[in-house]
Amino acid sequence: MTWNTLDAVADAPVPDDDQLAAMAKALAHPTRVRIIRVLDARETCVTGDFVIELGLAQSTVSEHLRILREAGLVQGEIEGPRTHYCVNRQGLAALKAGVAAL
Amino acid sequence: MTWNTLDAVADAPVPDDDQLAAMAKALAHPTRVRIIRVLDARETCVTGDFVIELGLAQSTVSEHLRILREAGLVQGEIEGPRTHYCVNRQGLAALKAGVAAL
DNA sequence: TACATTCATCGTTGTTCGACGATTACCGAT
DNA sequence: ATCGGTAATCGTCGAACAACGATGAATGTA
Repeated sequence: MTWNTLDAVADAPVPDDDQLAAMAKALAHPTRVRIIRVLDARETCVTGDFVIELGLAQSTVSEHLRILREAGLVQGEIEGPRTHYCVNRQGLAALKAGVAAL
Repeated sequence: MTWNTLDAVADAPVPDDDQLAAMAKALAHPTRVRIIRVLDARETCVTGDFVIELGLAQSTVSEHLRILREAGLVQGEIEGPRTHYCVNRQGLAALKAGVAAL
């Protein structure tokens, strides 16, 4: 099972003001930038990996992941008792396109 | 007279997590995205122009401009009784570089 | 079946944001 | 010296955010 992301960002290469602001907001926290970076380096991570790596409470990490997920920057897939996360290439591309267009 | 921006972003082409998060935060509001876009189209604007264009209170606009200024994305220069704003190319470039590097 | 793991969600608390009106500061002209 | 226009700053208030512990659902194992 995979979570749904904002449809709008999923297939819109160039986001409008609201969408770009929303994605920027998702990135507007050092921890979440860090998550993206870690994810990019490691290809895929389980929630618990981030908890160790970041030194934050499990619920806090889960919350950050939710925010990134709902912004369409990250994708989570439940596998057994744990959840594997990876970068949402589409969403990240949309963000890059949006920022680059400024 | 010109305002000071965060020195760090002024001469750092590739921002670290905190800096990138800070810049993303500055962009994390539709109004501020809009301001950047308007500024890019018109080259330079006075505060009052934004007040009309955005339909927000003068103090609100001034606040958004302050946030963009302190993030190093925009530059303000007082000329007589009014303030001219323009895009801070360095800061914006840093943001673009940071996002592109994700 | 019972138990341990893993993680999302809920409820709480303190902090920060967003918008506004009012105030203050600064200039240019009268 | 005073007045009108322009814009930053201050104070307030409600909304949203960040972090956490506790709870609960799902899965895999003894």
